[in-house]
Amino acid sequence: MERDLLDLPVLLLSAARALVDGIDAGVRARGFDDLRPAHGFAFVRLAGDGATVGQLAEHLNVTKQAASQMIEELVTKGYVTRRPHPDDARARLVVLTPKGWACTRAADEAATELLRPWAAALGPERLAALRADLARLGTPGRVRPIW
Amino acid sequence: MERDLLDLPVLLLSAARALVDGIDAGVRARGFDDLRPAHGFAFVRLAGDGATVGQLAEHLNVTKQAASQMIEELVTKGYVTRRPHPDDARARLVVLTPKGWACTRAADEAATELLRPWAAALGPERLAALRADLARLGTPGRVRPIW
DNA sequence: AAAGGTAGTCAAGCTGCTTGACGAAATAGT
DNA sequence: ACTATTTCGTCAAGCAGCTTGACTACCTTT
Repeated sequence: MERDLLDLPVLLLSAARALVDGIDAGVRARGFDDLRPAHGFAFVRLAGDGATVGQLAEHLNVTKQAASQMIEELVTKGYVTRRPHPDDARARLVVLTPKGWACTRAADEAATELLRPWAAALGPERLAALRADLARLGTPGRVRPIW
Repeated sequence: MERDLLDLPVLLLSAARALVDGIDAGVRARGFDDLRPAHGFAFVRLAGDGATVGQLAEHLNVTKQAASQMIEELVTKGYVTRRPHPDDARARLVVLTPKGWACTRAADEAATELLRPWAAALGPERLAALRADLARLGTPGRVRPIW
């Protein structure tokens, strides 16, 4: 059991990759073919009540400039809008447009479609155990690119 | 159970990220501080009997030029060597140097150190179940960056 | 009112990847 | 055996996504 621990990284990373690739493919298949997986991580943060550039930068673990640049791209493509921040005239609140929300729903559908058969094969108990075990290893919340 | 499927990507990616970051930190702590996680994925392929540039490129899902470039960097830093290929005078077999093997062992140690308490907390049965469940989702073998 | 800190953008540069083109060697066709 | 085609690896140039540095506008503290 000690030596075999080394196959776990491979299994985990393969599973993560399958997920990212599958969701990306599903999103593209639904017509949103001008986005990359990295954009999905931004959407996760924006999908609540929106976020400022700085908040998004922290979430993605990049500089404000990089985040600002990605937002500019998403604005151009029609997925998000910059609105004045209610409490701070310096800041700008970045929120999803209807198109942005549609894309988010598409990603959710793709993910569900991908995971449903898998979850069904596992069954509720193992699924619950898996959730607990994974949560013990990572620290959910900040979902962003790995390297 | 249907709606909750959407937290699984977050859990999986968080766990994967924790692993990659942890191993990277462990490798650096052991003195190999001039490598990035991406290099680790190359090492995985080279650690067998070595590989050609083309094989590594396919493993990493990049062009031959990009793989060749990374190899050049690893050669300069002393982790790998280019040897003539036994069966094909065009090809060159890239293999790990003693330093490369030492780094590989360091990565294994870091991974084991990271996973041991986690595995102990889970216990053998849940660990086995986790392995099986993860293997069902991804397709192990080609471990490479996700996006 | 003045001083310092913070939000966001503009500009320039770097790194890791890409596409394109090439010589050397293996393989296939005749 | 000889030519034609494919494959291995590299050189060269270009591009995309990030970085650091500098700056303005605005908030906060005293």
